[in-house]
Amino acid sequence: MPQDFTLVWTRLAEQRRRQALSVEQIVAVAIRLADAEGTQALTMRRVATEAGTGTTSLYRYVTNKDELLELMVDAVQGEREWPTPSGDWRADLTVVADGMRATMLRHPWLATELRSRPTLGPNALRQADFALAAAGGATDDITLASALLGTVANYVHGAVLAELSEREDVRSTGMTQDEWRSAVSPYVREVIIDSGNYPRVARRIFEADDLSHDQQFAFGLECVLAGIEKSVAR
Amino acid sequence: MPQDFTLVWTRLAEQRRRQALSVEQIVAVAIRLADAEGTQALTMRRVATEAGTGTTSLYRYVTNKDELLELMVDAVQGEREWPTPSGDWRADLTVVADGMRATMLRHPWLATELRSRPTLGPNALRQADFALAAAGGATDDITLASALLGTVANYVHGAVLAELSEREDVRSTGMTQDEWRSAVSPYVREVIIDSGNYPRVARRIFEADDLSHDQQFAFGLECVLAGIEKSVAR
DNA sequence: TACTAAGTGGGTACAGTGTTCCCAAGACGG
DNA sequence: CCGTCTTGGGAACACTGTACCCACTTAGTA
Repeated sequence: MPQDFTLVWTRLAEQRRRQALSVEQIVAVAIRLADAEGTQALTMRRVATEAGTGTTSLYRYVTNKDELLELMVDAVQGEREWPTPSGDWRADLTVVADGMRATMLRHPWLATELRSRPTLGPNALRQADFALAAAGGATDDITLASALLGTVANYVHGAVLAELSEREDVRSTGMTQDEWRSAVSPYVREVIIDSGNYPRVARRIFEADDLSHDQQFAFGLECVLAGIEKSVAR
Repeated sequence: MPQDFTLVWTRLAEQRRRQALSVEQIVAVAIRLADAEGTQALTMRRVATEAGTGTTSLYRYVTNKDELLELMVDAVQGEREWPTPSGDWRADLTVVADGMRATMLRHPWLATELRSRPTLGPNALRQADFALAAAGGATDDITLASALLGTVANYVHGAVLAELSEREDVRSTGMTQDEWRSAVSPYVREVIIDSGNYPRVARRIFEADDLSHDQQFAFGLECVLAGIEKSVAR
């Protein structure tokens, strides 16, 4: 356990002698780069080049690549303005969920970079505060409120991850979903359909309609909220 | 769009001339390594050493590290035996959810490695078939069944990710959750509590009880299932 | 049985990665 | 105006995935 443990956020407040750059600039550059070209393009060298500085100079502003990512995560969560809670907890939690999803979709690297230990940055805290306010509309029991908020957050996280990794697959394989399906269809026909080993998978492939991601997300969120309503009404 | 596109699973069936190793052995070694030392220790060189072979020899069995991961994902999903669906869809979906969670907890790298395009390996297909059977107990509409299954899967994925990344944080920082809390408590006191900017976060920190991961997971799953029940009963 | 072709194991090498170590140059307090 | 501290940033290191190549073993054929 390191004794010289200092949080990023305290160090941010300290002002420094001179600055050719600022942490904010670096973070902004990194976000722009990751948005445009994905996580794999986010190297310290690329960030430095994009920021017009030397690679190792970045380490004057940021101790780690991990720390840079932590700053990026918080910065991005500050893009959204949260309204004052309406008091209708279902509507408020929907705002939270939609907002989280929108942010993660806008910054495709965010979902995979989210860690559990709550980011203690100002923006993440503001979001957490609004989310807790929304959940607080459903119950006064703060333990229950934070449990049900966790449920919503977990669902949103999982749903967005599924949505994003489909996108990511399209990018990495260079095939759209339909192209991929037709490419694997001979294998699918032989192994899944003709073998008869996976009857419901087969039926699913043939008969199920594809919901759009919006529909799938809304359906799942509706389930979660309905379940919460029931567990709160007790 | 590559024309020479061949699935891993077809290539696996082809038998080869001689084999000092087998794909199965390599995959098993890789899984053991990743389980024990985490994703960051999973390098081709380590796998090769552990398997007692040269690094580049692995590429005779596996075209990519990504492909190795895909094989690992499927292999791990074959550890669990699925029962025959009981017909009680709530119980069956609970079995699915608990099983997915248990597998992901046993292999901490799995959750972050899951991709959306369904793994077409035999084990993943068997799991999907059971899961669809479970969901099919709730409704005959296959589109609805697969939507609600997706909701469960998304929730489970998100919940386990939260659970795992907490563990991962403990490993990477070398501090337990409690140690970390007391380490950041001065900052928390100043920025969150005393500033008064985040009243519900403050209240949460002081008053909320910590649910165990089992409790949190069960609570969330209960919400999801209750919501599904309502959306199906319509 | 001898020869050829193909497939296998694996060393070397390369382009990149995050990060540490240094040093020169500039900014600040006295 | 000087000495000290802080910056910017180049060189270098340990490490990654993997393409290329070569010697060698095997399988099939003459």
